[in-house]
Amino acid sequence: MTNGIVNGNTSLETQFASLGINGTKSAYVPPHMRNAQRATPPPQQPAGNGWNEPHASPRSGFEPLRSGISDRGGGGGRGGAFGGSAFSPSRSGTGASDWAGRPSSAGWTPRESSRGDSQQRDSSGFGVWRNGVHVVGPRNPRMEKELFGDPTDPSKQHTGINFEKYDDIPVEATGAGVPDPVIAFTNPPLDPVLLENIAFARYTTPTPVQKYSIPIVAANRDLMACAQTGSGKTGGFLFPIFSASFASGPRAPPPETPSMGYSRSRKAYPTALILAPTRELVSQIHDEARKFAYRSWVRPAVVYGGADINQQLRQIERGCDLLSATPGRLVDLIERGRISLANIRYLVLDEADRMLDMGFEPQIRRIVQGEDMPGVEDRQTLMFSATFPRDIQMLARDFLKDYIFLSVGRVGSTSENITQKIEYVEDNDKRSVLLDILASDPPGGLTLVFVETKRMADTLSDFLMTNRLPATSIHGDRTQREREMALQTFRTGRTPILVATAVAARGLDIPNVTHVINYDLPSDIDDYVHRIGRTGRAGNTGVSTAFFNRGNKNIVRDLLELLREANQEIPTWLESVVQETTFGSSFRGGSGGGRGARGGGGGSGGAARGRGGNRDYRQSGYGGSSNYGGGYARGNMSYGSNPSPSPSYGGGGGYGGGFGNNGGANGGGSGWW
DNA sequence: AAAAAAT
Repeated sequence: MTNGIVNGNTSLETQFASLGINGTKSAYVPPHMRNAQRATPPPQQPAGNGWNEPHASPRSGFEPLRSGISDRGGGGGRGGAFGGSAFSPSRSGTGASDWAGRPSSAGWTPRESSRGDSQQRDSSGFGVWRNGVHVVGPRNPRMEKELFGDPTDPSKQHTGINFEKYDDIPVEATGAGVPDPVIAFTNPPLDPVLLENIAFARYTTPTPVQKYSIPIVAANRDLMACAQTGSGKTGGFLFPIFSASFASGPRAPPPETPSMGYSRSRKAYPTALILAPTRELVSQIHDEARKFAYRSWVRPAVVYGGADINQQLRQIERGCDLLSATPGRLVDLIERGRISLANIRYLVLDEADRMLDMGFEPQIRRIVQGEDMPGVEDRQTLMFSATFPRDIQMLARDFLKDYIFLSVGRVGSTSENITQKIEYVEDNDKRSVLLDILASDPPGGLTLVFVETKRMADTLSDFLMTNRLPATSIHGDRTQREREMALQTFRTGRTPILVATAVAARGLDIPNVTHVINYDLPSDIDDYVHRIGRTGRAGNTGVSTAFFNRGNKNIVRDLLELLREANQEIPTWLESVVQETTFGSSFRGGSGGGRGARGGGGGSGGAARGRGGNRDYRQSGYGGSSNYGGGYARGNMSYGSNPSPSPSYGGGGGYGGGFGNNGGANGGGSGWW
């Protein structure tokens, strides 16, 4: 209660408050569907339109939609799988009115002149790339309202961002030739169209990660960034990618696959690919992307499992330049021959550590290395990860070239934005303690309750509802629609209590979460960090409460370390548990070891906490035993002028060089050697 | 052990 609520309801403190899963979702009409009902004459593109023409034509503003119009126009439809990204065609046919209401737009010359047919479709809001020029679409008030919200709509406002705190977030950029950070959204280096969209979205000042990532990406450099979503990293990669795309247009498509002859390929050739671990996350990214693509030639698309694939196929056909995807569905679509990665110019791996935790590595490697994606030298790759454990370093080694390493201080825990409380609660007492806590929470905020199992999520939310508390739940066994609905009612405050499993632990940006309760503590400290990071976002403050009992010994050591690091109050009983654990039977490892078997054979391994976990391991000077040490020491990963590092992996060192300032050995369990 | 993710 100390600082749980900073600005009350008006404080939408997250950088990207719009999850897009909002009240408009079922009414959402995909951009390409709007006003697209009128048949339009075939494209008038001159034959010699250049390499970009085949790319641009299928979904440029005035072009006929190849498919999916009539069968989608019926209104209602399936209502989409979830989110604003679900493309549920709720508006039926005949959008003639839109054309009438279309504002005259400066700088836009409708193409009547070039097409000899005055029948236009309202393309306002969409631009095209034609003849090597970015033809920016006219403004579209209705679309603006949908994308950017009403200025009075609190769920889309970003005015509550606590910028003072933002400036306290430490950022460290290392590597060869780090460009100077920008201090504002300005024309060079950002494209003017993007700047307008940023303004529409009411983002006024770049966050620390954006200040660095914008010039880094603009300088065509690869990037490895340790940052979390609340740091504004979505904009951190979307801004520079959009900006560059606006300026340079689509990439030259590959020569048509021989077997296809002249038949029109139904394959999409996205220019940018963003991979993220959960459906909600890609949806969230996509909804941001839609904002910044406004009026441009870039058509964002999104694919993920659990939703109707045919619908997604149709969406892709209408344009797929910047694709946000979960790995499984993307692989599926690649196998079906509907998506080619041959045109990829930008690759983003978001929440990379999480994706590896979830066992996506084979699919990711297949997507990046086993398909037709351009090689590391021929694309720009940006990796984002909250931590930088060894397996992520391996990925960075394979996917990135001479990258710049960006470490953004944790917005939450270590910057003391979150008041962390640990309470000793036996399992049997958890329910009643929870009720007490909920009763004493100040109204107006959102409370996120984490449990370990899907079943517990159901049980607990039922229990809360039985006690007349407005709760709902989200977990992987619920249908996509239910997940969606749960998030929506939570966000809007209709059910200000959300019981969640790990599905909601990372990345999701839900504004105004004032309290995170770890009803069940995770066994991995990284999960803990991510969970509490759902509050205190974007520089604001939040409260976290964890129920601890003897079943949570496995995390106690890391937890204590984290609390110390974050200058949190540490209950004395917790210290004694640590003593017990360290010198008791479960003691393992020598010098300060006892990190335990947590690292296991694979998984997140020791995503080191604090300083250790997000350092540029290429740097010498973090001490011989510094993070992840030599395990796969990368010989001379080029600082200075060596442009082509010749890494020598596997050499020397050895894993277990300690985890950052944990100072201890990895202890058992890594099974590395 | 559990969770997430393609069907």
